[in-house]
Amino acid sequence: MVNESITAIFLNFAFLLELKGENPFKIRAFQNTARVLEEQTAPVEELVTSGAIRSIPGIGKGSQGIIEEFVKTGAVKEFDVLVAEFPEGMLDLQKVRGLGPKKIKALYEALSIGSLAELEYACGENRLLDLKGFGKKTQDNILKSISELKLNRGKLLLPQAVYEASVITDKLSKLPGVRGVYVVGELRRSCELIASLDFLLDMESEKNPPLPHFAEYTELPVQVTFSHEAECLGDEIVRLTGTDAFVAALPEAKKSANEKDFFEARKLPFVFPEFREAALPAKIPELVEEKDIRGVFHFHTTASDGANSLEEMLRAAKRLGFEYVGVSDHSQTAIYANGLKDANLRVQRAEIRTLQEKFPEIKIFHGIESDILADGSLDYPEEILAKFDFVIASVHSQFKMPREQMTARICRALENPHTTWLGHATGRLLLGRSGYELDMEQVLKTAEKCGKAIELNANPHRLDLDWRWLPDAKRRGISIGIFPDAHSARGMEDFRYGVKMAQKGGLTKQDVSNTKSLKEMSDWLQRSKSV
DNA sequence: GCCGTTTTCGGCCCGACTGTTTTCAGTCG
Repeated sequence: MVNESITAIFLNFAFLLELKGENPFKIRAFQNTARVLEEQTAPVEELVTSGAIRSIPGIGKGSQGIIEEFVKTGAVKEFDVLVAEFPEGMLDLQKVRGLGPKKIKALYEALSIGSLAELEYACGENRLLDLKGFGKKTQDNILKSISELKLNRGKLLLPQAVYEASVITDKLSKLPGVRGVYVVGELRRSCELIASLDFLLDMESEKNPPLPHFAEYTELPVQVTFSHEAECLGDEIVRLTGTDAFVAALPEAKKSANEKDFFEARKLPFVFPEFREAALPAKIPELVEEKDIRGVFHFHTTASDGANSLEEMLRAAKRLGFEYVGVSDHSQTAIYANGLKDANLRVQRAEIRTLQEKFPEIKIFHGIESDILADGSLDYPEEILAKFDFVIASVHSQFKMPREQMTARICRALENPHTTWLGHATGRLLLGRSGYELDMEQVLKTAEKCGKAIELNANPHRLDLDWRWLPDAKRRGISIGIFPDAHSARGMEDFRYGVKMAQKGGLTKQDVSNTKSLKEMSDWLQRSKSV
């Protein structure tokens, strides 16, 4: 997480320099440094101590100094001085959709707006209307975005919450008299957004130690419960893990010292915390697990907008024990992501042939993440589409279509015989933007009718399809692909978040496309192409 | 600030979309 902290410093540094009207190329250099740091698989401490930091393209002397200072002292003086020149809430303004540095600069200089609250107030007073470059629509959009931000205030994405909880767990476990620390609540259930961190402490005696000052480690509220009776620890863990609906529907039984006994006492199999969002169904499904995943299909390489080469991605896949992978870079219309033209595809195909010999233990499928164009067609002519082993069809542009039009667009893509999976079905970015307007039921119906599969995008920013739709998809027999949408070797591991969501949605191994054996997968891809 | 050289200075990234405009600036992916 130190990587994330230093990345954020460079981005904010660039932002504040832009507000000051500094050299745009210096600004871009800092943004570039942030991007490069984001792509590093190794922790920055390691890069600094090993000296590797000196040979990373894009990171020069200046950035190096800043990074080293941060690793050594945990802060960057020059940055802190810069931050102090602006109102405290200045950085928050970046979160408002439609506001970039230029507009924020205008708001700050003309109206002294330096926080979300001030911005909201100024909108309420119609004070933005007179500003050059602003109008009624901009003001309305700002207000809308601020109200969304308020809704999400104080929530964290799953990975960051996991990290902060691990730091706190470490602190708690060192307190006197603590026998064990248990993470409970929504984090234990792996909810996609976390609003509070909950812990249960197993204590040796009745005496409770003073708790650490949590604000140092997290901005989330922290709830700590002490348990003094070891013989009913299992009951406590289950109760605090929740949900209330799940717990309330369980039969009564004798007290249990651990969770395993708790379920045994009720003649139940162990229920994954992820699957405790509601009362247990009569028939408890055997949920899919990480070890069932035999390969992944959605990831990008340096050929489009990925940070690592195909070879590096394959090495990551090998480390994860995958039997097959499907590379899917962006298609030609995705200019911003350096989408692949026909000539690039041929190069990639040749590269795959070479690498396949080098990595005989992993079967490489060649596919594409094809943009779904505005009219619902895919991004290549028929003869090119026919060459892919698989196609993930995703919407990447024109998010603001009316609901009916967007639904028709996506359904048309599902009806295309070349489509294998529908990618990130709603386009949402958690804590960022809500998905496009869509009739999901109609989309699922169409997928069922056309025998198409749907992706559960496991990138923790997306987790899309939302797990709440999974039972419906399962009922319709729609195969779900749990894919990382990785843009770096490190990102390959994100498939794990997808597995957690699949568990929340009650999916079994059979419901998930990429639990198939290599043989089954090859056959299935062949068959699905001929539908 | 970074890079790369025809090595110490000059160049550094694209296109669609939106909402403002009346010809374009800013944002975003």
